[in-house]
Amino acid sequence: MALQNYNSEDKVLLAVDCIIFGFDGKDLKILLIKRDFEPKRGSWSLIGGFLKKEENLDAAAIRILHHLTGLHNIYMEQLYAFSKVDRDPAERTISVAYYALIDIASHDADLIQLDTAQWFSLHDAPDLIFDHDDMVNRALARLRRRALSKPIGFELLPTKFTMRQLQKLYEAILDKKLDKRNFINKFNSLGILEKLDEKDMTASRKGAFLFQFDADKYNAKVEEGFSFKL
Amino acid sequence: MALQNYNSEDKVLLAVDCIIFGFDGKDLKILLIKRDFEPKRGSWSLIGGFLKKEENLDAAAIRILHHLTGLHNIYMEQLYAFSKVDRDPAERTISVAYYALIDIASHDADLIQLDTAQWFSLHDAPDLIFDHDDMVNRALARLRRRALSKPIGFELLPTKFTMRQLQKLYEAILDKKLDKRNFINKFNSLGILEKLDEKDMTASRKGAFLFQFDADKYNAKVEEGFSFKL
DNA sequence: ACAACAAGTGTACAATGTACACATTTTAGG
DNA sequence: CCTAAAATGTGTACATTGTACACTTGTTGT
Repeated sequence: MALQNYNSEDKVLLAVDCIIFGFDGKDLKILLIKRDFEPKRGSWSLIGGFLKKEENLDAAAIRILHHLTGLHNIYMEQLYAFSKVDRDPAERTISVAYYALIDIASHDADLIQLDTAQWFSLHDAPDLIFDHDDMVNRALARLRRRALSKPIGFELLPTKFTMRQLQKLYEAILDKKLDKRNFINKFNSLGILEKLDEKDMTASRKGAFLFQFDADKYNAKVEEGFSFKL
Repeated sequence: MALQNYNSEDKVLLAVDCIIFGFDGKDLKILLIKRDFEPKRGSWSLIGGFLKKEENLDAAAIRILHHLTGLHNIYMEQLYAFSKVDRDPAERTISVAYYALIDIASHDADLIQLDTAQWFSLHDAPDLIFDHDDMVNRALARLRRRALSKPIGFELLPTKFTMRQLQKLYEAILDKKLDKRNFINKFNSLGILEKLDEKDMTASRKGAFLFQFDADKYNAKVEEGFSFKL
């Protein structure tokens, strides 16, 4: 902003890379692709692309995610701009990272077709190219904080879920065991879940009641000054 | 990342804009400059500049802050990348915002020389160009959260400060009155302040003891799993 | 010496967090 | 048909933390 004209300033490539988190009922996972082009052909990386002049970053992130995975209507949030000078050996590139949350089961159909993409548990994911490991670590830290202060966990679950699944999700995100009774009591006291009459019969003989997140009730409470704190 | 060569991709100008917060013992302020060039000559804006190819964003933010204000060794943190397509009418520009925290009194000498820059209380700051008001709002939200979870408030105070000053600072950041006894009790229970033998005699006849932030003690406690929560 | 002024200090109660164990429901299999 | 197996579902006592609240202390200018 300091100069009278912008012509003398450097222009750079602006990449968008996406950390896609998924949950399969047990583990927190990330979606990676195997690069079939140079540099670093054959290495694993996040999915990414470049910003076009006529779109903003959110739109670029949505476009890139959709183009490479077929996924629509996915929760995404801007994470951080990574700018180490030599981060991409091919050319000076700044990358703005976004993270996305999806329920793996609900999107299986879209994702099966991807033969270059693969889910990895966070524990046994391969090393990634460039600074992509930094991106994943920062995304994970953000996810952990957000999961405690915003009701974004539901993005990783089917619309209807059992309390057990919800608890397993939080255990996976926070990487620690939680107490069943305390977890359920706390969540119920928030008053943003609707208990359905349906039961999930797949995991036990007794069956477990299904719940769903009530976004209307949540928004109404937020209006009144409520804030989600787990 | 999806293409074999990068040549066909758009390049853009990457700006860095700085939200500079200061505290004068009473109000939380931001430092603004009056633009003396087009577009929007005469309007108030954040200080900013453009990323150069051979530096990363942190370095650019430091350089820009120093170049326009003379300030050194200032706490800065990357905030967010703003990318609305028409945000800068002159040219397609993405801006990565940083926010900085400084103690106004300690840096008076550096800042007096700036005749185009001026401190404004958040309450009566003018409208800013482009999306700079969005930037300030987002920075303020970040500052509020950070002030409760990291000991960054000290960046806005002199090295030695009274409990009263510290409380006033938090009241300014959070924009609400706090209870004196509860505030002091809570802060002392953190065990990261050192009480000095000196008193500040400027604000009362009795005088108020000075304290300073003990970064070593803080870091040691963090190692042991402590985390600052106000 | 006393009035004025900010500094400094503790307690009772409420709200929240945490640890913890057993009864219930259903069906697969003998 | 009866029983065993497996996961669901539920409450309480205690500890910790948060919150509301008022008076005494120390100093100096008049």
